[in-house]
Amino acid sequence: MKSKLKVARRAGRRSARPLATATATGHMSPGRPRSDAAHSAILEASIALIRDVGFDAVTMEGIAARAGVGKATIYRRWTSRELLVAEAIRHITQLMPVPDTASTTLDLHTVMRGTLGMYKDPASAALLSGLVAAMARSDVIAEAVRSGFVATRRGAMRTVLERGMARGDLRAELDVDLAIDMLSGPPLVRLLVTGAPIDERLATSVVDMVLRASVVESEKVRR
Amino acid sequence: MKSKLKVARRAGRRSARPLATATATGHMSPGRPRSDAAHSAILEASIALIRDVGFDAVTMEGIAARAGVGKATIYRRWTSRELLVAEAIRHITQLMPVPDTASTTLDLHTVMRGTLGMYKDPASAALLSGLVAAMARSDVIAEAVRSGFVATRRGAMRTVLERGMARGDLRAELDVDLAIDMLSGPPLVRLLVTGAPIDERLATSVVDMVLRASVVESEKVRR
DNA sequence: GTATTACGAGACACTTGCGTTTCGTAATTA
DNA sequence: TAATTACGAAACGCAAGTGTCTCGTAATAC
Repeated sequence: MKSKLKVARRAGRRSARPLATATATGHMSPGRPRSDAAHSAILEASIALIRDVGFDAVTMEGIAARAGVGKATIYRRWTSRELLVAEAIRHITQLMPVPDTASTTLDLHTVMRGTLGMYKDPASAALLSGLVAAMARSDVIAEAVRSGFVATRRGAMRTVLERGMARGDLRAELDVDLAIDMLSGPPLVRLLVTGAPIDERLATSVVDMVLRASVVESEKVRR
Repeated sequence: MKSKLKVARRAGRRSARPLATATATGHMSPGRPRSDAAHSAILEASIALIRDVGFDAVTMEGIAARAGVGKATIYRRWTSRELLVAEAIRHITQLMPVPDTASTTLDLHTVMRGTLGMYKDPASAALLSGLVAAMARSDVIAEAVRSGFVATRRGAMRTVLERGMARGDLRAELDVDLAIDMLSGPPLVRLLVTGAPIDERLATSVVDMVLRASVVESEKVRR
């Protein structure tokens, strides 16, 4: 893993497009430009360490070693571990596709299965609980996780639920935020508290419960 | 706080009933018996520190200082921070009253309000998130929290739900564990992830949602 | 009283991570 | 080519916590 990153960094460096030395006026400062390969390696090493040893055991020395860079290279870019980790989190946040079929039920199942897929993967699950721990310790990190990771996933659920309401599948008075909490709560409880299995069956039954509580009364007979 | 513990310890010591020196045969070992006041002070200091600085920042030196004892007194009793904290958690776990009115709805509201009362108190909330972080780091601690804290609260919910099912208020096929997850999930999501308010309204609407999904169909009209 | 164990306090050597600095080297501008 | 900046590696002094040990004192059994 460490060597893989190193290879990527070295390969990237040859075609590295300097960013940090570009000034506002467009011309370049003299001197060797900062390596964006090193930049990425540091961010990725941070994430890998949160996953492997937990946020509190992540040290600047550990990140440097894992990324294959000197500590000075890190301190040149970030003044604190907090800011570094916050950027690392933004770095891995990716967009989530929002399913759009004719069926609210199917859409919900799809978005739920996608989220639970992450919970089921041990590496991702470890990262998740590491992030939760980090959020409790730092407002900056909490904000980064909320505006990235969390917003993406909750946004997908929100879209599906609101579409269902517009369609008339779900009650007009449904509290969407609460519904999202009820969809995402049980997996979180199992991941962090009870250790109960997080599987396909959970996805199905959680969606089932939420739908049961959310459909308009007249639709209830279709169940 | 520190001084308060100290007073309690000193007062307790005068009438201390030695425990640790009592052997299996009933007679006492010679020498000064271990102070159970110091024992309690150490356990309580551990909990206070988890609450105040988070599990990972809890040190043996910090515990000793806060409890007003020497480090040797701690190491004489526990071989690791993990075991100490696990016992501290068992030490604070208390029984939870299970409401028993004629109404399943009211019982659920009561048990839910009791749980959320803890989430609302900043000190308790900090302790909760500290415990969650500790669980992720140590299996021994996870087991202690699950068999104490968690079992107590989930047990109360289970009793209420199963009584509701026996009464015919709730569907016979209701997945009780899932229902408990859905009751306890949203507060946990808000505490650890979104930071959204945890208030009376949440207790009401969560119970409302779960009941909506759990009542037998014929009862639905009574809503 | 004597022997024995625990007590709080703190010294101890050891380890780990901090953030800085100093190497020799590499990459870029002018 | 000369000037400048970044690079990885490693050493630096510093701070904090580890677990052990040694004080002088306190509390118990015999």
